[in-house]
Amino acid sequence: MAFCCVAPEEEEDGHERAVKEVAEVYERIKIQQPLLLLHCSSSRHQHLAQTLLGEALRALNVALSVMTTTHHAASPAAPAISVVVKAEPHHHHSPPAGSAGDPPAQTATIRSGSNKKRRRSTMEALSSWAGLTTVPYDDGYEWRKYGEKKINGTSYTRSYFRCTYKDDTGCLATKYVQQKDSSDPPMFHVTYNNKHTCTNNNAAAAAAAMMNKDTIKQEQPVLPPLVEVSALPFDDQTLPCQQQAPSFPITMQQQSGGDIPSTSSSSSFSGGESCSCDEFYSLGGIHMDNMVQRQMPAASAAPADDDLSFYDYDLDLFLLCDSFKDY
DNA sequence: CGAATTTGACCTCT
DNA sequence: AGAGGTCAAATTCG
Repeated sequence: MAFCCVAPEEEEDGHERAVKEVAEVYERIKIQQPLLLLHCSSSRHQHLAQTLLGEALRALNVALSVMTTTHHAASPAAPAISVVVKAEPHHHHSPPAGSAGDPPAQTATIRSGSNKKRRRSTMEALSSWAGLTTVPYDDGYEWRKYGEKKINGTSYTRSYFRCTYKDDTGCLATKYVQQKDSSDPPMFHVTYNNKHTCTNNNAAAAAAAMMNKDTIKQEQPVLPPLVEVSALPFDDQTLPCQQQAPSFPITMQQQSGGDIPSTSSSSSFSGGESCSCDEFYSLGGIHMDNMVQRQMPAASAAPADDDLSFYDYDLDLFLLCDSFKDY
């Protein structure tokens, strides 16, 4: 993805083409990822494939973010790509500082005497991410809706989701989804709080779920939703380097505008042991380098050379295909 | 019938 | 006191 100097109109054109192309590749990888995983003959293969695909998806998402951020800054009306930014949590809404594996201290702390509700304390500082997307539900995790509320100054209700596995695993991940407008497709502001600690990363299951739920039913993949980074209320000056895009996988079938459907989404991007969305949640901000460093050992430790070539071949083939059938 | 969602009440923070 | 977040009973769905 080169940004070169061309005449403004050509640049405009070329840029749009580039964005479109990257978006399409993103879609293809994302959609066909489960199939590739299913074809893996071992968990190691699966792991590597997932790592590579995850890296690719993330890189593409970042690229799109950068492209749209730099290009559309001056043209608000122009479409931009869905991005996610590290949210400097609006006021105090960043959840507790428990990292993965931490006991749900806050839940324990909270109710003195009565089993009553509590509000997140300002002391509690966990990771928080926010972003705009047209497809706020398909983010690789399963969520259960636990509330909905009309928020002051907004035209639409905000929906509250928590990890489906909260009860089983004590996973504290939550997210809020708020529709921003009634455009077509409608834009949603999604805020994630807390890391997933449920690690329900059964890659095969995830892949299978994907096959069943997303891929097959997905008749027409949607291009990454378009968004203006600068529209985010969390105006982080360090962008775009912090746009590591927990990448809402952006292919969920378009919801009809208006209501926020209360669906849970099944795994698509997250899966695997090394590339869950958790990695992207902030914890003060994990940056690309960290990701690469973290994942390289896993990748290099896994398969032998011939295995790698297998993947090279497979992935190439995979990427060249336009559909499952082709593949 | 169990699981998921809805919705009004309740709690905490500002 | 108002706003935002969560709980949990009631309702709906598969």
